[in-house]
Amino acid sequence: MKKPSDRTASDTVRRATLEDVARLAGVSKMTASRALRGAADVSKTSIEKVQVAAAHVGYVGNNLALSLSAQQTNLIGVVIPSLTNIVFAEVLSGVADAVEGTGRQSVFGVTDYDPDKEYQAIRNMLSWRPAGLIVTGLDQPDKTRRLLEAADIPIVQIMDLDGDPIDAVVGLSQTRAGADMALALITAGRRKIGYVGCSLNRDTRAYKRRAGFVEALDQNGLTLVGERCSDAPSTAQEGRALTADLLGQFPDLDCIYFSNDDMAMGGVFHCMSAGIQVPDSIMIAGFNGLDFVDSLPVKIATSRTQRREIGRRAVQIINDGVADGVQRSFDFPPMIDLG
Amino acid sequence: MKKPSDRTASDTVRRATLEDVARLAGVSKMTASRALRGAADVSKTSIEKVQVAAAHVGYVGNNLALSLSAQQTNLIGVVIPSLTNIVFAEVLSGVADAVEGTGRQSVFGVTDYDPDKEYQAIRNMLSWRPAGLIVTGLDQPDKTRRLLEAADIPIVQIMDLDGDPIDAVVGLSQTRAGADMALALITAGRRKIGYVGCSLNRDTRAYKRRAGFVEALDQNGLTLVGERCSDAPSTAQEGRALTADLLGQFPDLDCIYFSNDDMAMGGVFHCMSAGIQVPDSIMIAGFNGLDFVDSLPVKIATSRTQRREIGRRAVQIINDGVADGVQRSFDFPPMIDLG
DNA sequence: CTGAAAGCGCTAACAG
DNA sequence: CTGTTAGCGCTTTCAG
Repeated sequence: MKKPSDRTASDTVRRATLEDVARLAGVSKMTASRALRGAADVSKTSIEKVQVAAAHVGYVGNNLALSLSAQQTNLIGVVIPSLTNIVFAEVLSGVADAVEGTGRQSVFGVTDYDPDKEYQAIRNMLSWRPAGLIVTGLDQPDKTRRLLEAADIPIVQIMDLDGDPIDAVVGLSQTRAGADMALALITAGRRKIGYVGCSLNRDTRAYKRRAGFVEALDQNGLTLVGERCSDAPSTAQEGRALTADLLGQFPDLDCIYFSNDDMAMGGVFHCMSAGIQVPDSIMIAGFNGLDFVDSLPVKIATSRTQRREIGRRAVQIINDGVADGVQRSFDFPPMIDLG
Repeated sequence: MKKPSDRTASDTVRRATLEDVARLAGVSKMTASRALRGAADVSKTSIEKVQVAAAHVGYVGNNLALSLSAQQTNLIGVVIPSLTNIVFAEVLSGVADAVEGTGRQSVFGVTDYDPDKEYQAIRNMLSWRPAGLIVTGLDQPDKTRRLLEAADIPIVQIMDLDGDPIDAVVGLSQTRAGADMALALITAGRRKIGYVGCSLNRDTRAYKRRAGFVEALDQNGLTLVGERCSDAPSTAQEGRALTADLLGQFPDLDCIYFSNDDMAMGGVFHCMSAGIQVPDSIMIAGFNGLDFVDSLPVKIATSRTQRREIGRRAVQIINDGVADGVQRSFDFPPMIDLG
């Protein structure tokens, strides 16, 4: 174990501070600080000396001290329910895009669709004093909502539009998305329609899509012939199993609406294995418009959502600040593609 | 604009500090601090008063001040090349698992397989003084490597084992994984083997798998009959297109090794559309063992990697600290499944 | 059981 | 152009 007195310039026991750099360069902390930040009014010689010194000790600034001093951080917090759902990964990707080059940095928290974890995640984020927060959905419990309202930073709720926003919103009406798909399928001549979904009790957006879908059916004198739901995370596996089960009971369905594309993929695989023609004997409809949809050997319907764009716009809103009169609500309606 | 003097307890112009809470509770900052942290030796009355005050103003501690003061953070940095590749999302998922309940928090950075962005991401992370860093791969450029070596915190390199580690490593030999798959396919009787991959110039792990694969073929007197590679990100779409192209030139291939399962999925879809029997006339082999592989209507080969487990173990290593003599290298070899 | 003082590393504001 | 002072919000001493 090295003692402090053993330290040398290239030592790594303790990260070099600005003071170390300054001393080595033979200037004051302030001059070093200014030189490193490229401020005007610093002599060429000082800049040079400081840069050499900084490089020599491998100086990396301390953002904790910087942010504490500046009373603000460059952090943008993003709270999403899941990472294994590629949709949210793509939202993050859009966030990363938009953040690039702005000097801001994004920080993520995952909730697993658990309101308690969501509360904790948001609290954690807030304790780092981010410049803004992006959270998924509009249905936070009161406790969480109060926390967000008291935060005094821009809050952007994404992926949903049905509800009462805290501050800004970027997303789509999930209810309408479900309804629109129902209408499209009815228009395409389908009448014996089933539903397959996962974790509707936790995923309020999937729940809203189903609700919108069912209501639109109702308005057209139809009802769901049958449905299968489970609490498992949505995967192709689960979609396949539930589809097999549903079709076992209702073999004459001519259409199934799935809670998303992953589930729908499983449905497609079941049909292919069982020799059921898609879409001739049965139409498969998913949600999101994920990449693989276009390369499937059969055509399925889907609602193409603008996930990256939503992430990008959310960041923009935060970067633009809270100027009055600026639009705080953005609709990115999905485009329906029947395949 | 409110002036400071307008502030009330429930005001949100400026987040409440410990001092605000203390004043409201009629105790000193220290007593408030101790009460909030559940320290021993605080009177019941004080605890109560402080908690009420904290709740009243919606107090959220300031982690910047806390960490600066404590000279350490609860942060674990994770630097990955991509989020839209579900594999890394699953690694993060494992990280999140392992972090849960430890009081630590994970922070992610994404590099897009770009060494410059990787350097920046790591520097950014380091400026927050994390307790440890998890980075992907063993092939960082010298500059980045020096940065990591000087950081004086546990560094865990994940997903690869072929190379010279900086500190700790958790992963698998990509070269060996490729070789093992080659041997398995040869053993299964395949001889006319092709390859389809994406972004091998950036994804060094995919590159290593291909290299190991080719070398194993060579040792068995075989060579790749043909291959198709592109610089695009790996998707089912891309896999499908490249497969179509490759089979156009070499229709008599009896096997294709893909850079990963996503690409392989595209290959499967092409074969199904083109009426090519899988695996009878052609075997399809991917990598990772993603969920959907098991629900595909045809059987494909894959190497099942232990992604979550790798993420978990990486966190463990950091949490366990740098005790001497502790194992710093962990092999999680994938299991080959021929379908 | 409680409080006052000092300091974490940095920068804004003010002097030279 | 350069340096000094003060302070960001918290905790760790050290005294009561």
